Amino acid sequence: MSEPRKILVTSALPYANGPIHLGHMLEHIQTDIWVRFQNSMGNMCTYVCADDTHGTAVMLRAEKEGKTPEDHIKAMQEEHVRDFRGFLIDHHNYYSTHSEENRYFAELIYTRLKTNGHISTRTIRQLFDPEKEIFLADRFVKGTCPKCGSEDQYGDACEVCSATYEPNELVNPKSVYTGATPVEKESEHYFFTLPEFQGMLREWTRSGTLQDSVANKLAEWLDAELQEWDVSRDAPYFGFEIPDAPGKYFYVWLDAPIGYMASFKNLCDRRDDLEFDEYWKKDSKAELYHFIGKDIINFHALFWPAMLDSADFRKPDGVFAHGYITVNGEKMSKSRGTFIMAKTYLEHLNPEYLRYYYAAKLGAGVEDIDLSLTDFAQRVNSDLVGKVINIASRCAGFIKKGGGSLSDNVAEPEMLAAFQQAGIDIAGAYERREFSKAIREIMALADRANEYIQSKAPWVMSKEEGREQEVQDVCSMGIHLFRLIAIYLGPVLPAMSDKVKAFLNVDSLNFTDRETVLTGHAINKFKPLLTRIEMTQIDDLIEASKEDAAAEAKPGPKAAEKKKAESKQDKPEEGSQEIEFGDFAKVDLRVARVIEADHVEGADKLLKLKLDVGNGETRQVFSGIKSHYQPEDLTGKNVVLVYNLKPRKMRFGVSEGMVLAAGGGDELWVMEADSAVKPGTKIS
RNA sequence: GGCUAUGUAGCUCAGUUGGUUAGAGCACAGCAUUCAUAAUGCUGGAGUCGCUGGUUCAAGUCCAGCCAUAGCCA
Repeated sequence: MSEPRKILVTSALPYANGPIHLGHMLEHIQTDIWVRFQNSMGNMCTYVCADDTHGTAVMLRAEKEGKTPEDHIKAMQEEHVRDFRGFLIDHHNYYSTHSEENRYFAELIYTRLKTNGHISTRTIRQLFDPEKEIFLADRFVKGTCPKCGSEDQYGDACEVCSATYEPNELVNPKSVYTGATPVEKESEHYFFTLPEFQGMLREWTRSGTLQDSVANKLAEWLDAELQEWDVSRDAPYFGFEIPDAPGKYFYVWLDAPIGYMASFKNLCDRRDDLEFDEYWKKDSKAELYHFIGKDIINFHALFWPAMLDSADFRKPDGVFAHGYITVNGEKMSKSRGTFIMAKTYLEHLNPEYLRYYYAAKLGAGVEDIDLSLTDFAQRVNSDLVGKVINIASRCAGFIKKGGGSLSDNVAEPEMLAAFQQAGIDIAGAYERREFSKAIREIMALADRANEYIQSKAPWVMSKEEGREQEVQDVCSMGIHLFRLIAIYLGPVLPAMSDKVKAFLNVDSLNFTDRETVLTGHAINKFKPLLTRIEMTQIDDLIEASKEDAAAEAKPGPKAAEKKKAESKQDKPEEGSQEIEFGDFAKVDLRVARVIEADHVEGADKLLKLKLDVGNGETRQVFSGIKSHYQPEDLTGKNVVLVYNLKPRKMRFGVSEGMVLAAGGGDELWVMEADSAVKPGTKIS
């Protein structure tokens, strides 16, 4: 056997601003399976992670909760650790970016960058909240889009027309903290001179470190011009102050990946068999891999290797991006109850179900993974309970009757050899992170094992005199096959693996054990290894998730500086929050009569309506109902208009109000008022 | 708008460098079996491989355009 590989693996650091949900779990389950597989193969694979604790969002969250940031991140970390443990994620260390080790490495790396001339400074003008005395990141300013006139848009891009711009270009900008009108203020910022690494990055991104599609994607930037990266933020900021730069702090994304080093260093200090330099020095022979979500590729495949390069550390051998989780084919949604927290899941279902299902669907690519809940239940039940566990379950009784020990004979040596041989392909699939392929092959083995037992029908033989040994041989063979399948599933199902060890009376079920055969070996009584999923459990989980979402009061601005890390999946979707009567009373609803309705040139979804709103006044309203209504269907109808909605400039003209409709998606009905009602009548 | 992906049976997905009648699991139907957590085995129906063109003796696979979906644009 070749020399064991020394491998260091990380999952992206969860942000200390919210709970772990099933999206996070995809990444940690993927990483954990890979790490367990490596160790099962006899390699020395270390897995570290940490909470990402810095930044404005954490600072404000703590402030809102009336805590210090330190107290807040400590509580968060405890929660995160508990959730990961619940899902059997075996981080060898789970640390924090708010640690002395991380401060040390952040300062060290920064100092080296600076010494190498890779830090430049220049003064930038930025919006500033004069009430709260804080600089405003793009997402903390809202106003009217300068391109299309849409209201209430973030400072970096318009969600309506997709224009991108600078926050100071917004019309009528407001701070999301205080509502104050921001002022422009100058500040000196520190920049990392990324363009100097263009050549290195071009080569590095194409050297097998990244998935092809990711490398293609990055080529967009690398073939164009890279920009310098702003790595400083002004006080007040929760983070590390930049050496020799009072009032300036490292941007959270500078010290976040350094957290991988800090966590590993912290572990090395407690372990005799791990040495930091062996893994991080420039010419390290150890392997380093980062598992991340596809949303944070830039940070890990551009900024991070460039920083490491300048600071004279080794670069990663691989950055592996995965896609997002959808539930029942759609984005996780709070109101639908599919925004599922790790904690809530664990209160209803066994973590290994999810580990198995994710594994069964994960490939090496960046495609999104759909958690289809009915498929989930069916697949887990039929694969794990119906096929795999059934093999042991149907053989164990006969073995017990025969004395409790496996036969000295191997009934089907060729079949056994084929099962052992299959381990090579399966290992290859795990290694390449093609877990779904590994699972397919394992399930094919389980099918073959069941076919074998079926064809031999030991229950028939057991009724015939003198065939006792044959029964033992066949059922022992079944157990041998089961054991191999359990070995192959071990990285995915560690808790079940432990139960199988107890059943088979063995100490280990590693890939390296697959050549041995338990002939003549005494085994223990079979106990159920896993129970089936009931659909009611899933229904309960969805219900509980809806309650979670409702309980989570969401006043105040959504802290969003870490939007890249938290991204869409964390975006609150309004459920049905209670409102005061006063809130409702603000909406002026009136009956309006459609005078004209027309198609809009160039618009896929819109119809242009001319409405009589009483007192001789008419309004022009654009309504996204083209897919369900023809203009002639609407003319002459009385509809419900939001009379006091702010006019909104759209590409095709100004829309002065909004027509109410029920439904959405496949079904949509415009709300109509009785034809007897006069246009302009108020609705209350 | 530009870019990166995805689109194959009711559902979830495989389909290697283009090569015979396009596969699996689940679900469904029938039969067998009853050792097993009603698990298992056998048989079967089911697909215009998003659409339209093109290259080729041959296209799910290559090329172009279009449509839909998702994401990215620091």
